[in-house]
Amino acid sequence: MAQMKFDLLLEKISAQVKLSEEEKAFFLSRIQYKKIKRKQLYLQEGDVSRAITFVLSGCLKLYSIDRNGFEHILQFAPPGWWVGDMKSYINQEPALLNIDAIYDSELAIILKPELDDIYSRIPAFERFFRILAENAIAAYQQRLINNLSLPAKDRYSTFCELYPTLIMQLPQKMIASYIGVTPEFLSKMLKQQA
Amino acid sequence: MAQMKFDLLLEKISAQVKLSEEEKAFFLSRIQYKKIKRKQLYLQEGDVSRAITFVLSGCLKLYSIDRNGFEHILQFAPPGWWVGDMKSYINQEPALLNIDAIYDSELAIILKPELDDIYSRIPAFERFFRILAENAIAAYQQRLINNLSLPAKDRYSTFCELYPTLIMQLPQKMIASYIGVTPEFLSKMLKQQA
DNA sequence: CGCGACGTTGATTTGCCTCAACGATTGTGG
DNA sequence: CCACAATCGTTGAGGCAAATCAACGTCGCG
Repeated sequence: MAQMKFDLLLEKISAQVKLSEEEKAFFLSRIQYKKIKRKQLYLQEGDVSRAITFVLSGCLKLYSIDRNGFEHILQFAPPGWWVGDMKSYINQEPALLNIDAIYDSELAIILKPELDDIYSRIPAFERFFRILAENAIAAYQQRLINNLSLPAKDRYSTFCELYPTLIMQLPQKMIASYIGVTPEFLSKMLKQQA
Repeated sequence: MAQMKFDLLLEKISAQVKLSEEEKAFFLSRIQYKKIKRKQLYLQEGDVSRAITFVLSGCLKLYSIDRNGFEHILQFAPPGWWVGDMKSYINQEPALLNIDAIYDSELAIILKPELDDIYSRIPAFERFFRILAENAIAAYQQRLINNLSLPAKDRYSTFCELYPTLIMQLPQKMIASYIGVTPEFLSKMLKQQA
């Protein structure tokens, strides 16, 4: 098959489970493609998250807004990553989280009914998403430990080691939001560090 | 079949997926039973987590120890809950987390090779653990949001609403460790609250 | 060109921690 | 069954990490 927009997605899946050509074709027939622009809101707090999303290009962020209007970033989603408000997706209830695009992005979208159908037809997908979910748990466990036990300076270092590419591309204020400090404080921290 | 020690486990699984009697029997033949005493260490940092664990009775805690020797509790596991250091389990690498028993406890244990075997024989288990993992992600997302956006007082209230039973049973210092404050500070907080 | 987003810097405040001391309770070995 | 140690919660004095508020320079973009 010719090079096409979903290649990255198929590659990620094939890295974990084997799919026949028919299975791939069936899967592709059930997913959607979408472009969104920088700063465009993709999931809004209060709406129901009807799909799970894979980032083909660009970058999204998953975040909550607290009662004072401040953003707290839960996850960045560069190409090759999945995003979603899990609670909203699983229970099909209003989301507490928001998703928007940091840069112009291309997405692969799988609606919940479609994915549930895919699960029953192709067991390999059940396995793939189990593995994906387990890895996500491992990442969240680690992140939580860092937040509970490390001071801001060390949380920043950890972020740099874990996502060296993102450091270069993201505005500082977003990194501050991710590691859980104010932009002002991060700025002061970096200054005296050097 | 007569009432037996794994009933709670089968009940939890059956709530999500349907299993035939043979499948149940096969599953039971692959799991282990273990009792551990209060304060007994079950998984030690540095060891490889070879199994996933279900709590039948009692209560475990999953925690890390920081460089100053302080505990940070990631999760409590009362009866009906699963625990594990996911990263260590998935990659079969040394654990960064510890698990021990808060009370005398009974456990159902599934070794990784056994579970991998179960997955290939009974697809329903693949589904069950996918669902379980997805729910865990939802919980971790919520927890992280709380830690990033709420002050200690509100994190405590949230904990009370989420785990009313645990509040009664657990020493205050463990709740402090879970919500991410010192025992002294929690004590003062509760005093002036009333 | 002018506006809005971003990073910076300084002064001040505060939420939470540290250290230390003290009762109350629990549990344990003699 | 008592004595002693260990664990836990409490309280107070003092300190620090990080937040808040405000002002300013710079840049990229419409």
